[in-house]
Amino acid sequence: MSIKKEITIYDIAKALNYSPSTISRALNDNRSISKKTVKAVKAAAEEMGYRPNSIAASLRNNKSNTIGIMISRINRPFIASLISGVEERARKAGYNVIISQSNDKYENEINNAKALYDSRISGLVVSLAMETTDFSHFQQFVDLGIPIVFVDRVPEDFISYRVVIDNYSSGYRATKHLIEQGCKRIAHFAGAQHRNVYSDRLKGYREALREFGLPIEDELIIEFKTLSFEEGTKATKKLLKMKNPPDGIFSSNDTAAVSAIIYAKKHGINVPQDLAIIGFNDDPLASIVDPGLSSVTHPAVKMGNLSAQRILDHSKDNYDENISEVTILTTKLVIRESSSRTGIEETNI
Amino acid sequence: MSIKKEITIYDIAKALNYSPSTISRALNDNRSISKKTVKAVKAAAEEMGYRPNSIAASLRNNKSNTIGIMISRINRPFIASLISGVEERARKAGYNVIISQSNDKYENEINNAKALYDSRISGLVVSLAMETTDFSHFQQFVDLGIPIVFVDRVPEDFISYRVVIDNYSSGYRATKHLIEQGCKRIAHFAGAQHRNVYSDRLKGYREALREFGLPIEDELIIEFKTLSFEEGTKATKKLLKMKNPPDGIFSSNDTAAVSAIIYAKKHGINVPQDLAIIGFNDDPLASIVDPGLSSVTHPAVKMGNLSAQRILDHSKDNYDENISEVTILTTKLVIRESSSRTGIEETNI
DNA sequence: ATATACAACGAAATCGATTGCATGAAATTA
DNA sequence: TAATTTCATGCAATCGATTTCGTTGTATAT
Repeated sequence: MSIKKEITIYDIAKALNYSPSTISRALNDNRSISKKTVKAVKAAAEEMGYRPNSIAASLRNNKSNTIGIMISRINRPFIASLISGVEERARKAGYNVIISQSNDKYENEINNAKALYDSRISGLVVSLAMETTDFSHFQQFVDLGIPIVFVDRVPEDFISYRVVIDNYSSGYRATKHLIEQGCKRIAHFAGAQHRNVYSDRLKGYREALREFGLPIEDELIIEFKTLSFEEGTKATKKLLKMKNPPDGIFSSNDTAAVSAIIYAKKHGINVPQDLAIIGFNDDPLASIVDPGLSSVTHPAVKMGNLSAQRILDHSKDNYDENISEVTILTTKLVIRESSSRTGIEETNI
Repeated sequence: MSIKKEITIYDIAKALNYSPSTISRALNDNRSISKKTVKAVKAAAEEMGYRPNSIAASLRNNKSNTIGIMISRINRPFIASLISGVEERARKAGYNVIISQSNDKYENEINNAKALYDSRISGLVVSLAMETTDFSHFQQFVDLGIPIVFVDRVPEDFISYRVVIDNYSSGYRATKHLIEQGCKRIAHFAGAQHRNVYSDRLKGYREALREFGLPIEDELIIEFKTLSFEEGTKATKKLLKMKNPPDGIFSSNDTAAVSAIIYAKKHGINVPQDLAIIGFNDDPLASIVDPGLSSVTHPAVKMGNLSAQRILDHSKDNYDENISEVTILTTKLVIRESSSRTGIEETNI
């Protein structure tokens, strides 16, 4: 048995002695076709093993029913959950989801944008590559009225939809929490400052220190490149070697925070008594490390759902290209042992 | 400024006073077009902002250059890496990747198969849903000569490509390792036995016990439904309450293994001295938990690369539908403290 | 009985790119 | 010089589904 031929509406038309137009209408429940015919056509389609060719439909309708995703790397808990959320919502609506990874490289992002454009996606969900500072490769989508939803890592001044968390407030609350635990010298593991998520967290950190009358010391603010485990270990080492070491760390991600916990433990420094630590993202490992890492939770799946929804709701007709619609989700502090000098609690300040 | 019109080869044709055929050929470097014309056409295309419509090309060529992926959930370290590997390889070849999640539900898997079929994917990469025991929803792809690559969780008797790890050997080696550490009563956290990955690991476990003259006791083999943290905690509790509790656990995944470590620690049982533990997958948390969890590494990204490669290499012409080609990758034991009664080492038995 | 309305369907164009075949002109060969 | 290639390009069909106009035949209204 060799390769079968695909069944098209023409085959059904021939079998039932109808025109292809009628078959198409019947399959789409067009009411200008009699119920009897609709029933017969659907039965024949089922019987003959017909399956619509959505490529043909896409071409004709100028509508691919596909959402494109551009992210740095799939293999990160937050990103994976985000994609999961987009896929979940999209599929319910009969949309496909195409993914593309930039590996945080600007050049890859440009090429992926081209590839997705060529596929005539109906909408785009983007979390920017670490490197990206120019956004002109997104203009082609705007020109065609294709909605773009920037998520998490967003550009500051590109008119679009945006789905973000309250990074500033989160940074503020995380820092405030450490202060409330009695920390007087709090270090901050910052990310690349041209990315909103990291600069806003730093701003929140600064504001909390200011509000509580603590000095802001530049040597306690370390700007990371990738917030990796290795970078975190190095930074922790440097901090703890200071003659006046910090007694608290607010890290912009969990990986670096965990490295600090592990480094401190190995060097006999008590967490949280000598060094209280709070991370960001609430990755699975936060609840596994010992002591448990306090962190800031991201509603990642929900952010994905909302991003997809934005695209599904987008209408090319009544759409004002001069308006950015921003959805801001609140985060929650999850307090575990790494920052609990007074006992374990869970707050939602 | 309102929505722009898309530029097609017809627009270029009109602008340069050529026919669309010539434009098409020129853009594809067809050598029957003069170099001068090719140059002019490409310049005009660039200048006019032309971008190919791959939907139209797909329809005409009956080739979508798209790989479909069916997995349980994106948000799992192994799966995310697998997808990453597929995407990486596919994109280099100019292919898109569409993802679909089953959430381990058979019904979702069927619907996703339909959606991917309707998109006329060029190939399919599948890791089966936990529930799935019938594979007829994959037959439609086979009928059209569309290659299917089953990865990791594969069907036993469906002719196809397969990319797997040596689960039997891995189970054997993990168990043997525990025996070598002096364990006499080794429990096994098994997964659903209709899934090859879990039944093969159990077989390896049995074989190791047999070979070393240890009795196989059914009460030490616990079949999990999902290998979740909660299930793991429950199982560990049950095991440790036995009057003759085990002194070793080989778990089919890391999550359950970690739950055992944490439960044991909380109840004053020394890991690895009283209870040696080894997991499977080498998830990020394995190196974070304290004591570090020994585990079996999966080359997940590579499995993704190879799966994509299978599809890219697949030719409908010289393809024998009666042959299954199976790629078996070897795993490595990563020995950490959770099973090191004699000191830390890394083996590659 | 005549006009009108409507129900049910068909013909053909369309979406954008590709390609087999045809054509005319230039170049080569006999 | 005539015959034959080769080169560069155009024409028109094709991929499969959708949709705009029609076109029938029958039913309802007046």
